[in-house]
Amino acid sequence: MSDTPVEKPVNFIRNIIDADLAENKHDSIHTRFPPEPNGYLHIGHAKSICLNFGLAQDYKGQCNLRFDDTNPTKEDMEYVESIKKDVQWLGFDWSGDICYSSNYFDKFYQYAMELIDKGLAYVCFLNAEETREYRGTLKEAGKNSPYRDTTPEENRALFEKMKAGEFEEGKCVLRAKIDMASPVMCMRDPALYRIRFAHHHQTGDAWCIYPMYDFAHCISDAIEGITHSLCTLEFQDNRRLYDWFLDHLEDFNKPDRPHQYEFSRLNLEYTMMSKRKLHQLVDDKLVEGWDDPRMPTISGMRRRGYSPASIRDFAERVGISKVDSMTDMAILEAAVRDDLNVNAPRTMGVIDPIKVIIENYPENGSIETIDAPVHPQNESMGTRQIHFGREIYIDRADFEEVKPNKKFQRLAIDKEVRLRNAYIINGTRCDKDADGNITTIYATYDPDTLGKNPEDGRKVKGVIHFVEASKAVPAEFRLYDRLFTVENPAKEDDFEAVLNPNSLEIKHGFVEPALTQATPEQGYQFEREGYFCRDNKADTLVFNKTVGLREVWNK
RNA sequence: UGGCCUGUAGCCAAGCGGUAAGGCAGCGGGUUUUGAUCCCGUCAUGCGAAGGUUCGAAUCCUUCCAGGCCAGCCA
Repeated sequence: MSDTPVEKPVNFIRNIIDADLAENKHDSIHTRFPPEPNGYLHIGHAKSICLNFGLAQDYKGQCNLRFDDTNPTKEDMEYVESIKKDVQWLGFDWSGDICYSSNYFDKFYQYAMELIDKGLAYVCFLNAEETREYRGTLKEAGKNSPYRDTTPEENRALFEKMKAGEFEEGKCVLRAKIDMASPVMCMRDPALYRIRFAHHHQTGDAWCIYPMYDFAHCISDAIEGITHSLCTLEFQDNRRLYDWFLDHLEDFNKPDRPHQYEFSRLNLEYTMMSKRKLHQLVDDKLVEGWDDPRMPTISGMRRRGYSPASIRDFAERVGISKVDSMTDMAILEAAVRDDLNVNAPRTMGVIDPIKVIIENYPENGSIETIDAPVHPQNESMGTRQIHFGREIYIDRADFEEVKPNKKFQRLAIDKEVRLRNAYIINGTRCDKDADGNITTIYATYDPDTLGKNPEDGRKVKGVIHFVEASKAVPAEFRLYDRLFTVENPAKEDDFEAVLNPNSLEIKHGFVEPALTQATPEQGYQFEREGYFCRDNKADTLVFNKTVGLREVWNK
């Protein structure tokens, strides 16, 4: 091992941090991951988690986990628990205690008062529709609210009444007084506070006014001493407001205050990252739940068999930039395969079984035990015991009655094949049912080919996997395909119409006996089939297919 | 002539005036008891387009084209 740290790929945010540190703008960096607890985290959040926590690690700084909980009508404790679990599972730890924007509700209120006193905020009684009309359009300036010139004294009293619950929901809002003609829409006197008589998962019924994102976020960052506030591209306009609030609040208008930088969110082919739409899939029961292995959620990917390391590696491979991009699924799959290829124990599972009777094997019911490597490229992983006998199962796809072409490397009548970790067999004949489906295959084996090639020098090209019949353990296999049939389902008017009807295929087959001990999240390679892990919910033996092996030969 | 942002290979992405990194995918070959892995080789006379500045431009300037985001009392 060398002690030079692994070089992380450069990106524009690292360049900014390097420059800030070089100028002594900050002594060290402090980032934050600020999810709203209104749904489960997905692979797009994982990108942000890896960025924020990863930066803190690499620069020996800090990273907070902060729940951005300013809208009690959409949030729930179920989500805060799942988010904590997912962040830890990904391998990250937050600095200090978990933060909540709601921790700062008192302070937000005081800062709102400061703006009111400075004549920079006012209570507006325009209703939602009127507010929209007054806002103008992208090309036309808005017009001032009739409540815009209320005195600070009156606004102070009005805002106190709002807090005291003396106005009904929707009656009024607190607004910043900025510029109704600004070309940046969010600067046209944005709302700071709205009235919501809603129970909050952290503050209970203490408040009936709740701050808006733009007001709360920058102040939360400033309070926590965040240096680099990283968010996605759609917040680029909001940066104007972010800076405006910090400019006008005495506590924060200082050189070392936080700055917001935006990077592009992750888009992955054949799936989507919209929390609202993922919510809909769950609510409409089109998937099993947030942790359905077909979902791009962290909990779904965990159940599917993705390791934390593979997700971190994926985040590193796609990088950070400001380009609105669509990432190829192959990059994700390559990341898991690279991890599992090194770390997954090898085993054999027959997904679509068909029985093979070895005609020249003793009929006395004896079976033999063979030591097979757990990993052919890594002896230190040891060996496991497999079995061989007169009756075995192979996969239906590994037999053709008549060898179809020269390239065919599997079993056929009068064609030899190597049984992985065991003997060479030769197909002799097969039984069929009335419909012509093959029911049993008969073969002979060469007893002198265990662990070695035939002495007579003949070459046997193909290798197929098998499980000895009497020791085989029944198992269910769940094979997954992309959730959607189109590259960018989020663009569809009705994304549910474009769901892949074949995204889940269930098969019943057999595995090696040792797999009854398999635990969820331990990835296995079923040789020649792909990577699987035991399902973390099923009571019986169920294996979820994480990803297949690369297959270049039939493309 | 509303504002902001972005265009480098099929996909992701470095590059910041000195002559196009890397990964994924692809292609060709070698090893192999997984059609896997591994190994070797190959893959942009070109950086959205056109002009210009310069000894020299993906990098600077001008114009144009394409795409994304913004009109929640959501985040």
